[in-house]
Amino acid sequence: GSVSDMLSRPKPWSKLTQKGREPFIRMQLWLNGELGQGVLPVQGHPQGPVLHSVTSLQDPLQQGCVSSESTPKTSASCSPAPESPMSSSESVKSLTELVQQPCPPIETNKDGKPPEPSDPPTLDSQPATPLPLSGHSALSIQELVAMSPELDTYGITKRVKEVLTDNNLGQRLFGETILGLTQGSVSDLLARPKPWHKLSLKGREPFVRMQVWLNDPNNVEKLMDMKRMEKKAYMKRRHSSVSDNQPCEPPSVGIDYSQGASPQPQHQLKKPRVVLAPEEKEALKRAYQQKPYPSPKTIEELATQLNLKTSTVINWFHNYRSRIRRELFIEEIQAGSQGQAAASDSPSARSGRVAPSSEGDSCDGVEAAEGPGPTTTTDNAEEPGGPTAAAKSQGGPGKVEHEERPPPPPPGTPSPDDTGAAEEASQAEPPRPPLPLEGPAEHPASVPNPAVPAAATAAAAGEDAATSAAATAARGPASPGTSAGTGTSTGRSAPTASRRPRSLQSLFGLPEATGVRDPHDNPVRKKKAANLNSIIHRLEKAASREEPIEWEF
DNA sequence: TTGCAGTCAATATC
DNA sequence: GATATTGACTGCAA
Repeated sequence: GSVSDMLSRPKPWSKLTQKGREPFIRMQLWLNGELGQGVLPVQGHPQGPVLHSVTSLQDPLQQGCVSSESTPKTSASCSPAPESPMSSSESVKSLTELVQQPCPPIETNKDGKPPEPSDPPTLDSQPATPLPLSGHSALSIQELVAMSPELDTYGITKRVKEVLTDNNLGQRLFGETILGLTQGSVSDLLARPKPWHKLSLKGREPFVRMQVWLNDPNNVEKLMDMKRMEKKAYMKRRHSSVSDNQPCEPPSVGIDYSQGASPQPQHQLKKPRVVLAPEEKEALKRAYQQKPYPSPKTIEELATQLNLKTSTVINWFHNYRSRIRRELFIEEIQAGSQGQAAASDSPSARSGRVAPSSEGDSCDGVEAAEGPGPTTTTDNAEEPGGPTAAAKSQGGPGKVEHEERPPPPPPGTPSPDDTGAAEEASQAEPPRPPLPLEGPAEHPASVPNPAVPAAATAAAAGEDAATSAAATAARGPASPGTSAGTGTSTGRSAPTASRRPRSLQSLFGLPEATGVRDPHDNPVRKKKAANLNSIIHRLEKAASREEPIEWEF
C-alpha cells in the first residue's frame, strides 16, 4: 500500500522528512543498480570510517542517520527499516576497506564519549541493544546482509566462541558491543546457529556482524578496551554509590532499571516470570507429541487443566516448535559436517570444510547411518542415531513442503485425543504411555518434528538412510531447486548470493564465506535433490489425502 | 488470525 | 560472574 501510494503520489523532495526520503533514495539506488553495494561499516559508529561513503548521495539521509542516533535505543532503530542511510556507489569501496580494515566496533565511545560510567547504560545497558550500531550502521548492515554471500553460520559462531573464550571476553560484552544483542540472545545464537539459508534477512544480521568482526584484525583489542572501560565505569559507579552510602545499583553494567530515578514503578509493572513446573512441561510436551498444533480449544483445555494462562500455553507451543526446529538444525549440521561434508555444500557440509581450523569437531557421535530408529515409538532420541536420524529425516523435505503442517501421526503412537493428553498431564505423574517425553523428554529430536513431520514420517516409513541423508545434505541447495524451495529465506538467499558484488566477496573474504555454492555442479547433489523432490511429492500427496481427517492421530 | 523469526530479559545453572 | 534456558513479546507474512 505504501509503495503504491508512493509511486502514484510522490511528494516533492523538499516536503519529505528524512524518513520519507529514504524510499526514494532506495529507489534511486535500485535504479542505479547500486542498492546493496555500498555498505557502512557494520560496526558503524559515528565516526565510522566509511560514513563518508554514504554522504555524497544522500546528504539528507546522512543527517538522518546522525539524528537517528538520538533514538537508537529501541531495537527498532536496528530493525528492518530503520532510518538508514543508503550507500552510494562509492561505498562499495568503503565496504571493502571497511572489512579489511579494522572496523571500529566500539570506538564510538572510546574517543568521543566513553561509555558513561555512571550511566553505563548508554552503551551497554538499555535494551538499547542497537546502540552499538547506530542508525546508519543499522541500515548498512542490512544491505550488507542482503548482498552477503552465503555464510557458514556454524563456522562463524564457532570461531567467535573460540575468540571470545581465548581472550576471556564475555558474551554480554560481545553481544552488546558488536551485535547489539543481549547476552541471552548471543548465547543462543552461538550455541544454536541456524543455517544461513534458514535465516531471514534479519536473522542473518548478527552473523554478518560476526563475520565482519572476525575479519577485523583489531577486534579483540577493541573489545578488550571496551571491557576495561566498562570495568572502570563500574568501579567508579560503585565507588560513588558506596560513598553516597546508597545501596549499590545492580552491578550489571548493562542493565539499567536504575535508569532515572524511578525504578520503582517499573518494578511494579513487571510481571513475574512464569516458570513452568517440570510436570507442566512434561504435560505440554506430551500434548505436543500428540498435537504440535493444538486447536484453540485444545489449548484452552490444556491451560485449564494445567492451570496456566492460555497465552502461556500458546507461547509454550510456539517456543517449543521453534526451538525444536533449531535443535534439528544443529543436529543436521553436525550430522552433515560429519557425514557428507565432502559431498555437499549444504551449510553443514560447508561448515565442515570451511573452517579448517575448526574442522572435525563439529560432528561427534553422529552415526551417518541410523537404524530403523528414527521414529520408533520409544524414541531413543538419546541414541546417536536417534537425533541424527530425526534430524536427517526431517531435514530438507519436511521443512520444505510441510513445515507447518500438522505432523504425521507419531508412528506407533496411539491416538488419544489431545484432551486425553491434557488430562493425563493434569495428573501429576500418571503412568503415561511410552511417550518420548520420558527419558529424552528434553530431546526435541524425539518429538515429532513440527518442521518436517512428513519427512520424518517418510523416513520412518522406510526412507532408506541414504535418502534421508540425502535429504539433509541436499537440503540447502536442493531446496531451492524444489518447487517450494526452502521457504522464503532460502529463496531470498539464493538469488542474492548469485549476484553479489565482488567487493562483498572480499568482505566476507574468508574462504568459507565465499559461498562456494554451486549446487549445480555436483551430480550427487542433483541426484539427491531429485530424490528429495520425489519424496516430497509423495508426501504431499499423502498429506492431502489425510487432510480431510484433520490429521487427528 | 495464526504461526514464525528474532529477541529480550528473568532465572537457572555452571 | 558468565553462560544457558526459556516464557513472553514484537513485527511480519500468509
